[in-house]
Amino acid sequence: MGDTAEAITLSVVTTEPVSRQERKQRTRQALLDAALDLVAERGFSGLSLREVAKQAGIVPTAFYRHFASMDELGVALVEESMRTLRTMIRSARTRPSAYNDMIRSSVRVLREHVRAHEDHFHFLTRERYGGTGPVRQAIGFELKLFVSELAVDLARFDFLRDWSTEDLHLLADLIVTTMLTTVLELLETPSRDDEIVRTAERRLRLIFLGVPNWRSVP
Amino acid sequence: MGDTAEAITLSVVTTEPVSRQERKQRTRQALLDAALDLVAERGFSGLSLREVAKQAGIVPTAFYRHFASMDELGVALVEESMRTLRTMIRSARTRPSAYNDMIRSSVRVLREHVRAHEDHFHFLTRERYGGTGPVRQAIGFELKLFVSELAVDLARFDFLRDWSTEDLHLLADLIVTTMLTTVLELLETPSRDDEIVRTAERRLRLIFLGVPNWRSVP
DNA sequence: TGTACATCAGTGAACGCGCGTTCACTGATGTAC
DNA sequence: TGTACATCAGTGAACGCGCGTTCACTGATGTAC
Repeated sequence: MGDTAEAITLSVVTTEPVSRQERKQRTRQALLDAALDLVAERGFSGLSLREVAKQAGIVPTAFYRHFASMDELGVALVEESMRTLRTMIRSARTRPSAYNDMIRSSVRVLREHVRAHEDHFHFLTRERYGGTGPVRQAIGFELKLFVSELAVDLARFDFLRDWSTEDLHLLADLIVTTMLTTVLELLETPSRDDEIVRTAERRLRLIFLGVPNWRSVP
Repeated sequence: MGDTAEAITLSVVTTEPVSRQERKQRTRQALLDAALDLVAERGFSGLSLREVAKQAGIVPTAFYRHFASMDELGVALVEESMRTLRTMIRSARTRPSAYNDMIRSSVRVLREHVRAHEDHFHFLTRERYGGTGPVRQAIGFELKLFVSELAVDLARFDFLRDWSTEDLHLLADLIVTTMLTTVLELLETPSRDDEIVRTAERRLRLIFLGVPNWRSVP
């Protein structure tokens, strides 16, 4: 009977086992979430260790149980945000179709993911240009990787079969830049999604219209 | 004799008259230069009033003789940088030619101006996305104005005569975004100007190649 | 031209505050027997 | 299962520091007569 009562109490107070490392992981995530929450207003370089800890519900000194410095937390934030970006890219890639549909579905996927993870995209776009040190570098590196992957994807299309690697890279670069602009517009303007999506589609359409006329002259 | 000696001394010690307001103006400019110098490393929000004053060679409290706050200095910095941007736009505009030459000469003007005023462009591009408050807004506003002006310029070309205002705006938008990307590349990479310029030209060429095929379908 | 007074850019002491970081600690969770 | 000890996430006091801002001041430049 005593045992049963204890078990019930346990299952009520703590719905899960909550091991020590599980708790630690949760606090770590709370720190990441806190930083992501605060970063939108003043940029990552404007955050202080103390306010992030406060927002996460721990004392400043406990911060060091999870990260050696704010910069280390920043890099973790890049990794987390990049995971979101890669998820998006993967779901955009697994929809092969004619290129007009491709533009539509790609932009749609972009909008959905940006809206579902605004904070991640906010962090990435903001720190891409305004950030400093390791955070900025990490983002730049991932974006370049993204461009290269897109170039490979583009090579699969019939109408781009005989394009050189360099030209495909140029096209991919232009597309990614345009997509980034769209992300910034989505983040800056809370409503008017349809309008932004339509403009994004038109931009991409104009870019692809140049493709048949392209001749790679150095 | 005494008068002559005095006059000579004056002309040696102080090469110019240096009125009080002239000195003030110089200190103000020293503050702007100091901020522009420091901002490249850590972004405007990372600057402190004290270090800007120190860099300018005055005591922190004297800062208030020129600006009420760092934000006010920031806005002055936007104005100064925008003056550089407008100068560039004007010199790009006064070279009417065929559109292939136009691409070349525009990109060349861009490179020259970016290299001649790296700090201004650094400030503008960085604060465009990473900045906060009035600084960011001021830059966004000017860029939109720039896009509209470019759209008007584009309308003068024969091959764009029958394009709608909306379509011209789309094209101008795409061009400005591409130019901004080029500015960022120039600032991030100290050497390799020729390569960046070539890529920029190819991007713009690809965009313009789509123009003859464009049909404005909503 | 010379004198007496006004202006005001720049000075230097002082303030209270939030910062990052150190340190010894607490007490719940985990482990060995 | 019960006990004794180890681990370690989180605590709280304390530190020295640079911050923005206030205030009374200094002394060179400017102005009135």
